[in-house]
Amino acid sequence: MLTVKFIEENTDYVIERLAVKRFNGTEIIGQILDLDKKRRQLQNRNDNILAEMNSIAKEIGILYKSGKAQEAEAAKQRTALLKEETKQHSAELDETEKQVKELLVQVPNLPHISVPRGNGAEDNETVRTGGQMPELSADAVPHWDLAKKYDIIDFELGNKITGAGFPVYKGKGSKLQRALINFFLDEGEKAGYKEYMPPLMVNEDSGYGTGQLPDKEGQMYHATLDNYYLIPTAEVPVTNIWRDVIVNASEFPIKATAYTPCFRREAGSYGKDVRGLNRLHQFDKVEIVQIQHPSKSYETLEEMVAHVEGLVKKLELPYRILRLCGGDMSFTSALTFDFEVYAAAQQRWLEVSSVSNFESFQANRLKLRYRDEVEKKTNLAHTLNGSALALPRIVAALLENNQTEKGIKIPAALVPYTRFEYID
RNA sequence: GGAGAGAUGGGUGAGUGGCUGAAACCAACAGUUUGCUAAACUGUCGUACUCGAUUAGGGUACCGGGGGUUCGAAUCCCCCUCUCUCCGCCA
Repeated sequence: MLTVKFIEENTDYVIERLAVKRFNGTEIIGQILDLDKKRRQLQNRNDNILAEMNSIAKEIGILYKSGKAQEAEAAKQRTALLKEETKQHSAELDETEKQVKELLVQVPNLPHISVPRGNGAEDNETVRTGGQMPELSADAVPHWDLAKKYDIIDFELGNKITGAGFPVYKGKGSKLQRALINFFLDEGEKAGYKEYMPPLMVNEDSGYGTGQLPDKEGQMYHATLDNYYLIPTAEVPVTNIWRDVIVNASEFPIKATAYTPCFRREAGSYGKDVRGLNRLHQFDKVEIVQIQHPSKSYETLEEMVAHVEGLVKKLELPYRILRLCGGDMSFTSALTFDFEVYAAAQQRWLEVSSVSNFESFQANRLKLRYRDEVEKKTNLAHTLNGSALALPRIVAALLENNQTEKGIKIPAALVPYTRFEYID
């Protein structure tokens, strides 16, 4: 959520940057500014009445104490009118505040100056590519066939127990999951991230804090009896650790990592996108989160991209890094780099990580502030996060790219974790 | 799930209708003093909105959350959430 103050001071700039995200802000920004002006006037008027009431109430107390009951009664009469008036004004003020907020949450974050214009995925900018494209034999097969061949992931069994998109990992398939999780967490720890193990269900406040509510409510599983939501990513519980918190600037950067399963309803997905491990309702992911001083958040973004790049390199996967264009960026992000790995049998690039700087957009909702050591004022912090990494598509690429006659070859960096070199 | 007790500022904790935005102590910050450290002393020390010149200085709201009673509520009443104790159930 942008702040009204920022919009007011940079109106033209805001409208111009929103256009890069293909969002026409002219009308809504005007409405916000008008309503906020009205809000200020209402508050001013109401505060004055409240101040008068407070002072009369004080007088009445003194009058009673000094035995002037009649004068006190007279003063009471005066407040009756004021009370009626303030009731109306308060209601109007609340309503106006609500309207401002309703409009404000509809405005996306401003894209960073480096974000290319564009409409969709085809306009994303490839920053760099790395890794070796594998050369597969003619009889190479996609990962869903390999999963069956080696009996390591059972999609049908998942269908029976739960439903589509909830696979059962078996034997070495299951051990591979554990190995990847531990590998990712260890790498995160080496890079200075503190490990957290958060709840997998969150309350409504947390959903609002990171912006899943109210917009993406339909994407989360909702336990209605207790009004809890299954997390779609560890970003939600981890970032909400700092909801309503004022940190000291000296604590920056705050670095957190967490492994959690993630639950997504993925309403509206279909076709080859959801085949095998390509898109699941439950999957495992290690997330990294940083909270940083606004002046340093872009350095931090680079650092996080480098961290994720290190992971895919160690896994020896062919990858590319994309700078998302305005049209393909998420609502909340100011700058996003996507990581894709190449799954050679499907001959498709699969997104495995998305690393973003949200600047103060998320922090404003979370009320996550820091105290400036010089000015002693509170300011909104910057938040960043990224997947490091999401498992299923990594597994898909590993299976497809590393298929050999001897079985699936495990990359060297992972062998200490799997304690086997081949899935056979 | 049942019964009872409770929720106050960064922490401990006082406060049962006006003199309380909130005592006291601790922590933190700034300064004074001692050769350094330590100690002592002095001062500062919640958040948000708002008026004002992004000054000085005012105003309003907030004592778990929401509503009510009253001229006036941290204090009284109702609902909700959470914590603790006992009972029940249980990995």
